[in-house]
Amino acid sequence: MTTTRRQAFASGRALRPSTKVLPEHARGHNRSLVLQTLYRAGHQSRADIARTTGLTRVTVSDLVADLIAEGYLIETGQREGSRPGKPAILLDMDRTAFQIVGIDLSAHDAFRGAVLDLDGTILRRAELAIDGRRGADAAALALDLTGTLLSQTTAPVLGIGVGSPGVVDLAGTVLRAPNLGWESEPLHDAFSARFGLPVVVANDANAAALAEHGFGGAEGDLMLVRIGHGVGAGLLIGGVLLFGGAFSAGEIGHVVVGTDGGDLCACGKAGCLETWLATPRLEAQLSSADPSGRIDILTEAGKRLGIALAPVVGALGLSEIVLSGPAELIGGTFVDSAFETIRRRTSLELHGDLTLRMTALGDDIVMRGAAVMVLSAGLGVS
Amino acid sequence: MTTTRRQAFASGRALRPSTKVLPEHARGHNRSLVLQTLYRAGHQSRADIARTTGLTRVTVSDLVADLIAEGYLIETGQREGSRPGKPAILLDMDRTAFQIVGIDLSAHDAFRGAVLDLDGTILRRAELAIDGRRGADAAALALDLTGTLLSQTTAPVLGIGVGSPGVVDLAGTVLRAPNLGWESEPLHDAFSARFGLPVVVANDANAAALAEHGFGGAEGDLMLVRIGHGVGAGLLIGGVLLFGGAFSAGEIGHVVVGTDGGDLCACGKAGCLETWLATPRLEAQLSSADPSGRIDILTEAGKRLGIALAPVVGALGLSEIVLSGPAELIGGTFVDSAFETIRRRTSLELHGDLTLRMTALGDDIVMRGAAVMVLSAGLGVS
DNA sequence: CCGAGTTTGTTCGTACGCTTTACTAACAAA
DNA sequence: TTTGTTAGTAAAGCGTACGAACAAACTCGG
Repeated sequence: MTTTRRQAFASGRALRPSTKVLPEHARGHNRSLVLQTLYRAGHQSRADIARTTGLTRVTVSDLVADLIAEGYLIETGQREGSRPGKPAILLDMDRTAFQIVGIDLSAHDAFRGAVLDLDGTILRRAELAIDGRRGADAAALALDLTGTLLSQTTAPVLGIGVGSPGVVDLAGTVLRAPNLGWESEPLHDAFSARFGLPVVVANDANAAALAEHGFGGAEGDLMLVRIGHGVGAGLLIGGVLLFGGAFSAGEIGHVVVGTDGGDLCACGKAGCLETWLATPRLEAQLSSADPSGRIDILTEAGKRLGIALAPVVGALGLSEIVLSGPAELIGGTFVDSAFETIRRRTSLELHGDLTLRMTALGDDIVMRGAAVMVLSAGLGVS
Repeated sequence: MTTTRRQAFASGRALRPSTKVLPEHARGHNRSLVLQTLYRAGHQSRADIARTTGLTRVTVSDLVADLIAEGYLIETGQREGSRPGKPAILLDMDRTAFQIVGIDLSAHDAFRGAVLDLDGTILRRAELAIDGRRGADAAALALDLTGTLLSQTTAPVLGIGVGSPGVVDLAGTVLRAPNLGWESEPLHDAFSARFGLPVVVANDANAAALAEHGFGGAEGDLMLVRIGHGVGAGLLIGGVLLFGGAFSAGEIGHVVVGTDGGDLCACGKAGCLETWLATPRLEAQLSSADPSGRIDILTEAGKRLGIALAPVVGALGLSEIVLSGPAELIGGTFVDSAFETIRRRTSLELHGDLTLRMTALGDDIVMRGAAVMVLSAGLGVS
């Protein structure tokens, strides 16, 4: 009743209206805040958490009590060292209390998956060859792989994360994945119905981007480019995935690069990014080239990626681009060439801080990204 | 104490942790929700608002009481028509109760400004020639223009919105605006100190993008490209501005377009987007061309814009691009050529719904965008 | 005309979340 | 032992939203 206009002005800036917010939502948010603090920093006292979150010690104690009761947190003993005052009781996430199943459906020859702990450490792996399966058969294979992994878990499962090729909507339905013959394949519902666990499904490049954010040390804005049989990207803006209209964000494989022609692509256009970068074509070119020819080929391919990305870098003010794909192809000359091309085609002064690098997460990036999705959806942690 | 894991899972998805959230923040959010509902739909009863927001009638009544007391809402009489039940008391925003000052510093010859009502209708205009002023002189001129407009307001002023060229940070400091000789010019602080009113400062293209979102009917994801003496863009993703690293998002003027050379740019590179599109160059080319030559020139310029935007469209899954600039140059052939180029250089099937059009807001777009910023910051409305 | 049914908006009591204040516990330093 | 500091808890209070119940005001059918 006594809200002043000034207060309203200040608070209006913070939140933009979409749906109603109740106090219990605030509670859930603050709960995640506590978890997040411990997830990242580890081994903090209630008072420490209160200081870093801005919540009072009382509130933190209350939230921590809940989280301990639910098994997410444990007290790990008193803080070492001699300081005045009552010694602090350290808390940490119980990183072994729950496990996550991460599934990667993006390889062209096999479905791969893993059991991970809450830190994203891979505890077990499994793999099933696709052998040309498509449609419902492919979906069944993915479910089987997941069942196998679930039977190998040794702790309650927080959820199942799936990184799928193609276009995936927010409900976890694969709208279109030509290689697997999927159209409107309701992966989320199939997994959920079969296993009765929380399930998160996303595009493989998006999952990879989340992995790089969660485990690879990337912050804020990030573009992750996956180069394999196709070329796709995932964009993270302010830590949030970008989906775009019709969930088609990141579909850069069939963007025409340059104004000097190029090979004809399966899509009908000439000079698509995939005609320059897709690994089967790169390998074919490289197999019939001498060492210096190899460098030329990789330099040219990297240059083409740079030409395609330069406008995106400029438009988004991107400062971090990460590549995922076969390191032997794109790890050296290719990356350097792409970086140099972007640098030469954009305003230098605007982003002296642009970085372009290979991911350090290797081939596990999608599975680990799938784990990040589960952590994020389940605990609000990443 | 009795929060179940299931509830936590659901709530974790909705909000991602950044800072603590208190019940009063939720209140502010719901408050904006009520305002937003009335701002858009107008003439609704408390019960109507309750239905559309999901809040209860009780809560809505409480919020409305606050907002009436503060002068934002008024009761406009009973609903017409005969229906069973107690007649509804209609509410509306008091769109004349407050005014907004919007300032556009982006034109190369003059600073322009206006007094607007809460609907974004322009009530008064003012303009001051720049006459080559730079640095502190230019800032003083902007303040004078604002002072003049403030003296012409006929209602309490909700705030001052400023659209400035160059790179603007979140604190409203113009980090770099070469044309005005500004480097780290603290516009927000200067306006705030002089007038003691809420002030919002943003890049002109960003302001324009917000105008298109607020008044031009654009939804969700939007890229607004401003073409004038320079070329810049503003990106709205999910209704939120994209800033990028070093606040450099949208700086596409000096991205090299194509792989076939181009004119040398003032920045030192060859073939920058501005060398193809900047209006002085376009006008110079057009002045010495016959009618069919004019079409060729505009077609080529549009094509270059399309070449630059195609990768951005693909990467972001953009579905709406709006152009702002001199309609006589870029309104016809140019737009068509740009659209056709993008369509030909991206995956057709992914965005049959791509639209590329001129803004309908004309030269007032930045001032009206500045008003949107004030509305958004002040009331959470847009 | 009157009662039944409907819709609106308010009042009252309740549940929840976080804060402030005040307390106890446990330590170091003088 | 005294003083001061820090950690964690308990109690009380305030703000926010909700459900239940109600009065007001209308339509409609008999």
